[in-house]
Amino acid sequence: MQCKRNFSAKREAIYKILSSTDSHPTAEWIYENLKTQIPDLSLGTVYRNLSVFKETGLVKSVGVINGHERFDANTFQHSHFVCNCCFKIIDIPKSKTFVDQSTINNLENECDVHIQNHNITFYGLCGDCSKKISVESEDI
Amino acid sequence: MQCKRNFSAKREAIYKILSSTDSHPTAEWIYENLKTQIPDLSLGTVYRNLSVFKETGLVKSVGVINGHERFDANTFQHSHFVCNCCFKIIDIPKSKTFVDQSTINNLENECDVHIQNHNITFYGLCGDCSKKISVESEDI
DNA sequence: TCCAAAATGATAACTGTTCTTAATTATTAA
DNA sequence: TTAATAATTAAGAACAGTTATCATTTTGGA
Repeated sequence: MQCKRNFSAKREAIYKILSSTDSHPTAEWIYENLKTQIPDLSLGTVYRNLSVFKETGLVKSVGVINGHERFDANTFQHSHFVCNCCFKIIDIPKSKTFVDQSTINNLENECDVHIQNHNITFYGLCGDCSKKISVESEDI
Repeated sequence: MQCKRNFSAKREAIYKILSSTDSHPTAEWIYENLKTQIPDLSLGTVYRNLSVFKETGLVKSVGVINGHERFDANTFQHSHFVCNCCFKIIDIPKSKTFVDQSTINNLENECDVHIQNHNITFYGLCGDCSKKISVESEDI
């Protein structure tokens, strides 16, 4: 990010919409949702700024889910649940810590690696999809 | 997999090379490494069979690392370390269990989800890359 | 106001993966 | 064995998400 003081208007809008949602959106979603307010926004700008945010640590990638990279402006260490059906991503309450520092230290020695961060992702069916699937199976 | 009895020769070769390495390779790597033995192998066949293996649970995806999906024939629940520099993937000794069943049950209730599986990935620098980077900084 | 650096829109290019199609191979049934 | 059927394949086109290019515009400081 070479912009020294402030974000450009578009950069700010991209960060703002990302940090105001907990849906862990894709670049495309951000683009579509800003397009109404900023008609001359380009998808390339969204991608470009997301890269900038990732580099500076302002935004984290949740990973590539079903072919789309998902982003999160909440950079606190926390875990995610991913629905295998609708690909919704839900935050796991941040109180949950699964791996403590001493475990990480042990792992570093044992595996000869330097660990910078880690993430835990749970996969399964969200409440909505569970219901839908049980209704479908009644229909048969 | 509609083939009822045995794997076809190529399908078998793909599974064999994947289960004989712990490098968590890409489809491309499998293709390149089989090409010498099976000159008429096609990359599409590798992708197709990896999909078949994933569907039947014979093979798991480690996820998309640096734009390439990585595969693992070791389907036991285990964790991975990913090097942020060379993208090597190392298995974490399987004795390590970070999330127990009662924790999962609690999470399911708390978040209204049905958890099917989970994975833990550590990111950082592998031993080799750590050394390389410290040598580079000496040079400056 | 002027200038250099940064950011942008439009779109082409790239890349990993999936799909299509015609051909080949394996399996089944008679 | 032979014919019918099903599964698998190679080759390459198609696809989709993302990145790169480049001319233009915007920005912030002198």
